[in-house]
Amino acid sequence: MATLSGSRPPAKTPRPKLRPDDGRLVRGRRSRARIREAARELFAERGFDGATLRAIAERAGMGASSIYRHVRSKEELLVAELADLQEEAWTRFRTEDDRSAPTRDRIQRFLDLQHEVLVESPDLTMIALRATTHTAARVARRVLALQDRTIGLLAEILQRGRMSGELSREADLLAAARTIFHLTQGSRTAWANGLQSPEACREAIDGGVAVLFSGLESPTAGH
Amino acid sequence: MATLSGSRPPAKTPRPKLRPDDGRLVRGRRSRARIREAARELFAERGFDGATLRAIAERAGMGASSIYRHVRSKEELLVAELADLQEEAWTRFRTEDDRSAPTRDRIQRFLDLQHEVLVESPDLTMIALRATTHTAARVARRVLALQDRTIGLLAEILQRGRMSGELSREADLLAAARTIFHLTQGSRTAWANGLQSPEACREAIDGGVAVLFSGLESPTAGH
DNA sequence: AACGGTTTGCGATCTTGTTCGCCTTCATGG
DNA sequence: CCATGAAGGCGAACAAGATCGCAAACCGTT
Repeated sequence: MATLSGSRPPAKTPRPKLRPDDGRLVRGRRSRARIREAARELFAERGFDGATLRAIAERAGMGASSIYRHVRSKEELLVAELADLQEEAWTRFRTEDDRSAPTRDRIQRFLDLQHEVLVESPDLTMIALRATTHTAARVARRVLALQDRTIGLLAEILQRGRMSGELSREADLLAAARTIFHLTQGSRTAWANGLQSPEACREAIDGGVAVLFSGLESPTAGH
Repeated sequence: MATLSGSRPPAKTPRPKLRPDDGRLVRGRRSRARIREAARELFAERGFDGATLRAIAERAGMGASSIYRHVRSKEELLVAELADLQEEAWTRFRTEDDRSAPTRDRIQRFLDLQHEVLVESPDLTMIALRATTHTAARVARRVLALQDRTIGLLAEILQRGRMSGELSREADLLAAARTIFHLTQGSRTAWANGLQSPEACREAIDGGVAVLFSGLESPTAGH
């Protein structure tokens, strides 16, 4: 269920025996929850850039600087959000996925779910993308990890298609998965900038996937 | 040669006859040039985020606020930079392009040039990408326009490939061009975050393009 | 030469994410 | 039962992009 900040494995380096949660940290956990709730609400109401940290803090019932006891940056709040949504989309896909269906359909379904989830808040996609442009930041790595996970799932689907003989044996499936993912990401950018309706965005993605499946080269041209 | 801010066509709407450049604006033009030079230098020295507006202003010999007489945001300075580089890459391509060469090679060459130009400053790609996440900003539109231009050029190349019979007649070439472009953009993000060498990035792009050309579907499977 | 309008420049100020130093709370251990 | 030390909180302050109102420079016109 992906905890907020870095998870805390019991041992890693000669850590001097981290004190177990003795109940004193309950207050802190509650604060974190309040912060996340306030952030989610305000992001929805005013968008990421419109949601001031001071406003979030106020709604969470604390001073602005206190937030930084629980979160290392404003973006981290949103990335936590995104991670949750992704998780939701993935589990939904896994539960209703028919592994024997045609690969094309499975990919389609995966992208549909992804789209459905992300289309509700342009901010999420956009700010996550923005986060990857702060090359020094921790959040950038986190977002890229999420992307890799998505790409991995796509590759998995394609892999099965190869095994069933639907897909060519020579094709580089990882490259294909990456291509599909980046295509979705890029198409959504145009949509989030108000240049496209969500449907047009979806169609752009589908178009790209279609070409990728059937290939550009003329079947007659003998390579 | 793409002027800095919005170009000034002599007439567009019932503009009350904009006074012609009477030489009074020379000072301004010189200032603009100084700003752009200072910005270019400082971006190269310290990167986009490291280059303070106040520092740029100082090097350009003026106060920080004065910059905003010539530029509407810091990002605009960088986008101007990017536009110039793109223009350079494109003209270089056009001059040395052999329109009768195999489509695959022409695409390859185009991407090579693009890569060569962009690989020198990770900042350019990154900040341009970041700009597209500020959905209200003018620069976002500008960057998206540049992207469209690139996609258009790719589509043009593909178009010729179809006419010569190399490429399938049914394939959606615009979708393909978009896919290629977004693939490059996405791959470069990983590189700019230090997760990949420039070569690995280039290979990732090539891999994606290869799959796109040959297609995923097994040739035996009869659609 | 005086006027009017426009471009350019400047310092003060605002905004907002983030850091800093200090204080309070509180379970633990001597 | 008090010292310890970590977790949480706070207001002040900082950094940097951006805005504002006012002043100077400048040009064509009267």
